Amino acid sequence: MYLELRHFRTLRAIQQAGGLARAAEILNTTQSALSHQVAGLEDQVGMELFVRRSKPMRLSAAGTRMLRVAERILPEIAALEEEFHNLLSGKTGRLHIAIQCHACFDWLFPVLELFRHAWPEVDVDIRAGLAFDSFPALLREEVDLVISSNPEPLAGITFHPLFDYAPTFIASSKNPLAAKSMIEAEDFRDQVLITYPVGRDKLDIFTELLTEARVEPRAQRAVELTAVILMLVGSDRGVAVLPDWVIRDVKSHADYVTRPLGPGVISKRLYAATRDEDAARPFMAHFLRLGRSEPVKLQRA
Amino acid sequence: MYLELRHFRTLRAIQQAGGLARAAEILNTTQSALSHQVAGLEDQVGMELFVRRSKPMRLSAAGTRMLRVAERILPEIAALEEEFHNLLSGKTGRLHIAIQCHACFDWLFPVLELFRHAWPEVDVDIRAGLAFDSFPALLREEVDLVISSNPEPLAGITFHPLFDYAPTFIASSKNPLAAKSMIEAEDFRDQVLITYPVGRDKLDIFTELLTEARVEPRAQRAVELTAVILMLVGSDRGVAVLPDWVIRDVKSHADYVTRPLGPGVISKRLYAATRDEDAARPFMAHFLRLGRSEPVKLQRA
DNA sequence: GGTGATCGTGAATCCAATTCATAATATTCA
DNA sequence: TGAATATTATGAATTGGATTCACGATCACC
Repeated sequence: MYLELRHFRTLRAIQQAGGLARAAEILNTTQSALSHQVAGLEDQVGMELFVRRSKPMRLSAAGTRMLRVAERILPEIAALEEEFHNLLSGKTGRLHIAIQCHACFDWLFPVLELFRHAWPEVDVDIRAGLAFDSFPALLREEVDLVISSNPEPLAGITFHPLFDYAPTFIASSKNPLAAKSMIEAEDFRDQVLITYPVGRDKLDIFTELLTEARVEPRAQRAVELTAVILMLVGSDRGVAVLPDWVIRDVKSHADYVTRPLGPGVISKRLYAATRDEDAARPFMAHFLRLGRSEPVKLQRA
Repeated sequence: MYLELRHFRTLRAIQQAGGLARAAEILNTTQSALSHQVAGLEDQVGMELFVRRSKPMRLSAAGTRMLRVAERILPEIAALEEEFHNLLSGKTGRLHIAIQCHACFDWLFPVLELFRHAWPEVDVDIRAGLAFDSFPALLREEVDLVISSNPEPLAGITFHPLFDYAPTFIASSKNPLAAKSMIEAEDFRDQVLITYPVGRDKLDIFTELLTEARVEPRAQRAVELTAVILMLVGSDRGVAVLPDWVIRDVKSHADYVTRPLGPGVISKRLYAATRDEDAARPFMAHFLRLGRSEPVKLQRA
């Protein structure tokens, strides 16, 4: 039995129009076509779907059942088409974000909060997929945007600069390093370094300082949550390097000291990576705009 | 945008199989066909439904949405096909009953109660459609069975005898007619006759007695419910003629008298009318069997 | 019992989907 | 890296099912 949407559409049209001829007009076809089609359909299912004893033909019991299905299914199709139209016109879409930098939650949430209101139809999600390779996932459309501070020249991917930040050293005020006004690579040699559980190539402290200087900290400890890192640092179980926007919350706290890294001004730039073709989509452009301006505002607040 | 079920099936198959070639096997077609089909579909919707950067092609965001619809719709289609199979094999069906005789509720309910258990998949309903013409409705498949005591030779309709009953006179024991042992047509001339609100051609008392004798009762009052008729009769507001199975309940009651009609034994036969082709269907045959045996048992009980 | 509306039929036609053969491209593994 | 394998794309030819056209049959309604 090979049912097709055509059959359901015809059924509904005949029901609505109350006859083949009028149904044919609705469907932009001929009465004969429908007659043939219905006959074929009835062959398929092996039953009469219509009663022909009275002249404007009416649905039979079986036909009524099929109509019921038609009236459940066809609106779904219509909704899907509507959705596609919206996708094309840019009203709706999907914004699944992968963040390489764990701490980005801090500014991403407020940004998404704003975004949601402007684009309620867009399906927003954050995938903290630190485990998987973000850029291939981006190309495969598993995600639609990657927050990263390590732009790589990749075909099909565009990197949009968001804002700059300074990876900043933070330690307990009891830590000996609190005495220094600037922290250098060598200072980490006898420290326990607390980081997010990601590869060293994605940790600022390594890419910007330690790797080049070939300095290995006494120990490295991987911790998921920013709040936990701060807690551990506060009780001098280790030191950490975090973006300045995270530091802001504890800067004035007596338990902590924060120090710039050096020598030289170390500054990093955060990027949002999208597929080339997506960058122009209205909601995406809007998100990028928010991603540039809002975090800066937050920083000042 | 002209979506067809084919497209949804293809989408699902590709997703399940994880590739065109394997999907083609599932669908009993060729890889090329699917490639063309997908290309055509993407033209239709104006978007890529798949991402081809990696080789086993994956669904895009839009494709995922369409798949979601596919997975809601296709099971519905499958269920419908299943339902049709059951209809064909006779496991399921519809039994919408129209009753011309109002009093039939009395025996019909117990019968339907039994029937329900044997055929839980059959959609049972009673349409007390005294208003509409039952036999045309039967032919139009608005109902599937008509309970009637007036068989007419109609093309396409078969009348199955159920059981015999005697239209019986009932009156208050205070009524003068209580003195008579048999009630004749002339006796109604100065009586108020209480009947169901249907045409005289469907009322036994007229078809069997009064019409032929050209006797008009003093007045006729139409009442819907059997219980109300009995109540009115009990307080001598009128007399009635009801099937014996209704009478049974009040026969031994002191307020009422019941008398046979005459002269001669007046007996009627109740029929179940079905469309010719339906009579052979298993559940219908079962219902007819129950309709013949059960009321007789009830009568004796 | 005409008259108009409605549905069915069969042959011809058309179009869209499939097939076949092959190219293009990606993936894997030595 | 290069050969082998797997996967998708393409284009022309073919097929087959759906539609059209023209007509006949039937029903409904004055």
